Amino acid sequence: MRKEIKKNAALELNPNVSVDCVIFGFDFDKLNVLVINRESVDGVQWALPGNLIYDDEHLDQAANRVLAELTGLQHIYLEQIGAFGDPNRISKESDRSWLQSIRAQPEARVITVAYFSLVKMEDYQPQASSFAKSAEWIPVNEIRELAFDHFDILQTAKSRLKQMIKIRPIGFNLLPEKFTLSQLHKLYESILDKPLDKRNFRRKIQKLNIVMSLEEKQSGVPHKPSQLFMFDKEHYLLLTQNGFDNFGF
Amino acid sequence: MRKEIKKNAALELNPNVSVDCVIFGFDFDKLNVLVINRESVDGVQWALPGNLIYDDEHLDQAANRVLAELTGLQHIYLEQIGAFGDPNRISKESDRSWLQSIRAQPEARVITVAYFSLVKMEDYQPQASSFAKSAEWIPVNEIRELAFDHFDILQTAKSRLKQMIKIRPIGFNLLPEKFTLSQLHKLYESILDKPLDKRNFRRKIQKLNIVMSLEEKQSGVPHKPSQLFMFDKEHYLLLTQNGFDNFGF
DNA sequence: GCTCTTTGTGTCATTTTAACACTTTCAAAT
DNA sequence: ATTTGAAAGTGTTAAAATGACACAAAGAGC
Repeated sequence: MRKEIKKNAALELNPNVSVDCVIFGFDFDKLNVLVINRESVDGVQWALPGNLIYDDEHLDQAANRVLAELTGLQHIYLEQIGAFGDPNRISKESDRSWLQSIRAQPEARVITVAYFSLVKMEDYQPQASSFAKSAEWIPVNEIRELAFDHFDILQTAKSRLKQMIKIRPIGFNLLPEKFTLSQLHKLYESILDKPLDKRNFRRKIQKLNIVMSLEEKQSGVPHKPSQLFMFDKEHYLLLTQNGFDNFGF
Repeated sequence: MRKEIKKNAALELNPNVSVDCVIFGFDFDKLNVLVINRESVDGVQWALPGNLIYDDEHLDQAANRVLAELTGLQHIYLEQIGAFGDPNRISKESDRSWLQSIRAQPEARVITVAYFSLVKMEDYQPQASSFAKSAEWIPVNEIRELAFDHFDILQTAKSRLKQMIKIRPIGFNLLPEKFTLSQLHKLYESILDKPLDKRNFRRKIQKLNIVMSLEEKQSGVPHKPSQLFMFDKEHYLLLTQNGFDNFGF
């Protein structure tokens, strides 16, 4: 017995493959993640933005499209985390009933490919559309459960983020262009989930030459105003040319 | 227009998702990778062992099954590399004609999930079966092309291996239980693709306490016989409990 | 001008790193 | 028995990185 062979695959959703996006944002205090809301009988349940891919679409494109369709976020560099392939990953009862309402083949077996990204929260105000009823930033540490296997995906994304930040300066994506060293410090502590000595942190960052200080200070703060810095991409690229890939945190 | 909804999915190959395995082996001189052979009109072409998954199968299980079916290798810990999702990844002409001969739906769009593993070559003599005409170890550096996008997958696997070996002691999987420090040294040089100072390497490994020296030496070698060592798993686990994850190579 | 809050800074002892060359041991060949 | 070839094994030193630690400076608000 064979499945029917399709023509015009380009126009169709592939019922077996989806993408999900874990978008991290930083509010100068803690890590947040972008989730969408589905309304269910049991009340609110959050999910990562995700949906089926089209048959003629690259996975990476699909992730960008789906993210934009559900939350309005565009032009974000998404990096793949990996595929999640438990055959029962979507068969919790609460998930199944929801799938009935949005999928042509709600019973199909679906593997998903997860992506993650880091963005400056201020630059991206999520706007829910399509089947997302709302799209919001939620503190990562407050999340206890998500639809499908999205909680697992989130944990994997967090640990990938931890690894990654030791290797590449991705943290700067979470900050505005101009930032203070204290903000950067707090960010690293949030991601690595451990305290870092202030003076040692600052020394290391400055020694690496990956930030440049601006001729500009914070203003309007009720305390000593902080020097502002920018990420120094050129110096960073120089570093990598010599094989540098260890920030040593 | 919808695809036909299937019953008895459990019994069927899913035409849209495959798995591919990158199995590395070390012959005390260089890295090798396990490939299978397909015969084509243009002569031999190598491919990674891989095939479609079943609908009721976990991706990880599928990878183990497919690897065993094609090469006989079993009981190997496979770690996921990621998904490869270019919609044209299998549409080179030479690949298409081959797919005609082994797939029920040779035109279907297929994404693949790649896995990798490291094994002791001596413990695994590949035995080709199913549609694999042969299964062989080939030096990684001699590979110029592979079927489909398998060459890309291999490159990704190599760089993942490089990262991983800085974080976890996976290299020991490539060596026999008893090994010499020179073998370990050569292995690290092969994977990292750069020379490492002999004395500094030995000092670092011994300081980490992750090898224990045996009361046994090499014999029959036409030079000074080497001390034999074993991986010291207990000490390694102790290390990791304190959050250690940086071998510093 | 006092208070509150956060910024910003230096030293020192310890550990880690990188660079570097010669002697030892065995098997095989003579 | 001696020589040869080939890999094993070993230590020092200078430079750099790390971790631990405490107090003065700057601005806003009252």
